[in-house]
Amino acid sequence: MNWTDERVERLKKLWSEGLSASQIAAQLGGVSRNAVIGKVHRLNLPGRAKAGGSASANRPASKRPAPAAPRAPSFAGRDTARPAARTVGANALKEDQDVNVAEPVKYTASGSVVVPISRRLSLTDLTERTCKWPVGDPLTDDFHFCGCDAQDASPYCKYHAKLAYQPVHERRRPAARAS
DNA sequence: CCCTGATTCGC
DNA sequence: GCGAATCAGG
Repeated sequence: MNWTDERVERLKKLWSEGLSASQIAAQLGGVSRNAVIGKVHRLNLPGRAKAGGSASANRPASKRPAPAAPRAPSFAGRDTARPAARTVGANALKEDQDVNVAEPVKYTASGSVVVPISRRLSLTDLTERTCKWPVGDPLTDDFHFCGCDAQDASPYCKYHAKLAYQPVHERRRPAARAS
């Protein structure tokens, strides 16, 4: 997978929207979060001043990592047969019969879900099981919804559920205590 | 453990 | 230029 202008633009946009590198990698597909971070730096995009971990800007050079470590072979350009991530086809999604599945969900070798790839659904394509997190500027025709598998009892997917405050329609009052 | 971004350096 | 390996941290 190479960095086409279109992909770079998408990267810039998502980064400026504050998405994490791994989320952006998921959206773009075919790249790791490291690749995204590396690209961000190469583009001289503003880093996350404070977010996440960082603060290692002053890391002493004497403690450099990676003397010369074995590397996984480069899989640039190919979505298939990546070692760390196998793709699971429509089986993983078969419950979502109302959803047009654009891309498969990815799993790590250990089987845990790593990447909810946005299905870029429009409003009318949302179902009870799709993530309703809005993406992009609503005033542009690029606006869409995440559309990933929603978490149980959540209108959002794994990632976006973390970002979302509890939606009003999901809030529950303390509920008269049964006792 | 999970995750985040930052950095280095072989390719 | 690319990105895995690694680091540093929440």
